[in-house]
Amino acid sequence: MSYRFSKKDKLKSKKIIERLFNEGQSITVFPLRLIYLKTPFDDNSTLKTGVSVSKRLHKNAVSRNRIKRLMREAFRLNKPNYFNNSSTAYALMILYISKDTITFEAMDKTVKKMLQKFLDKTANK
RNA sequence: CGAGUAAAUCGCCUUAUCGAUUCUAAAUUUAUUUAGGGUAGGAAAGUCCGAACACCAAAGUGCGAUGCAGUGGCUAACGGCCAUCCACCGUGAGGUGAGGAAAAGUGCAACAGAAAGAAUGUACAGGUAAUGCUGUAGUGAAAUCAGGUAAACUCUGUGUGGUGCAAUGUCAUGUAAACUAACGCUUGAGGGCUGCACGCCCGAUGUUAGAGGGUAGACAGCUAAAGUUUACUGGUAACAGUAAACGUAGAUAAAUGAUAAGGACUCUUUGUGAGUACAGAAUUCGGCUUAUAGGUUUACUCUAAAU
RNA sequence: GGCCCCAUAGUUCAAGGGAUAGAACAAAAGUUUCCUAAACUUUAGAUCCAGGUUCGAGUCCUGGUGGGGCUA
Repeated sequence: MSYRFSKKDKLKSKKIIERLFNEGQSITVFPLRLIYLKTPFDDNSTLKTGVSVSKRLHKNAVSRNRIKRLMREAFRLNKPNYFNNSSTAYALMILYISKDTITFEAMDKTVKKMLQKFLDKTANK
């Protein structure tokens, strides 16, 4: 798995997203929350990820966009270290649940922490 | 020099590394790789007007509803823009103005006041044959005059059919031309998303309702456009015409980014400091309105001083 | 994205352009009670914001802010 994060690595299907929110499990590492669900995909990819920021917490489109970009970037740079040899398919959704803005440094740290927690939890099963 | 007025314009830059999206070309493979190019604004915002475009089988008439309002022009169109008259504000450069009609009709005017459109009255003065006949005072935002008020109804002129790209068309997936009820088959059930009426059109493998099944995806629409810049000509101007050059985002849980270094500018408690506005395309244009750190340019006005 | 609607005390609602914006519940203080509740008396509290029209705007007009609904 590489540092790339292209169209097919993004979570797009409305159907899966709906199932994800209804049935998925979550891990919270403030100010992020990860929702995940074990599910197969039609195109045989093992991981699809989406990011989201609530319009209620961030009314301004510029700051909303910025947070989403930071989340995507941090996930992109860290994902090879955690998902390199995973065989089961997961759908992930990362939510930002704080009202404040954030720097890339803090985002990077939080994403690392969150993914480690995710690995621990899923490996135990 | 200082204080202003009007208009125009910019609104962080460079390099490196790692990415996103899209177009073109080539290669293999039929979804990837390689190379090259494009990739946020002046408001992309609010959705307040006007259009293009699409559908409503035709898109028609009347009533209703509603927008606009000195005069003339510009424009595809407009509630926009330009010019100009008038009124008000400012010493001035300039600014602001929903600025048609009260002699068609209906309504409204708290408190005060004799009296608010019905009629008449206090004090003083003047005047008459006589009388609120006249003036002043007094009340009030407004006081007798063809009164005021139309961002009250209304009238006049003029414009508007409705719905909006989640429009609309094609394909894929899935099944069910199934089931129940009502109505109806040319003597017409019902429908055509419109406030109402008329007219018109569709209509039998029919329509409506109930209960239920499937999809929530792809492609087209989608970006070359009433286009931008420069020069010349016409016009006071908005703008129009001609010529040349340019070829200018197209995503869909939604790309246009992240990090590092250097520079620029501003503030400053002078330090290896802090900060760099408002803000993110969603069918596309023309406007309006609102938000906006700071900088630059042009024209003009006023005050003081000097000449 | 598009199309609509609403905004008045802490809450739910009133108010033909005209006095000091009204009512109920809630709140606070007091009376009563050994204390609480109930009851009674009293008090405080609001027109989302900024302009305009008007002699005078909660009401009419314009712009903004916030909240809600519909739409394959």
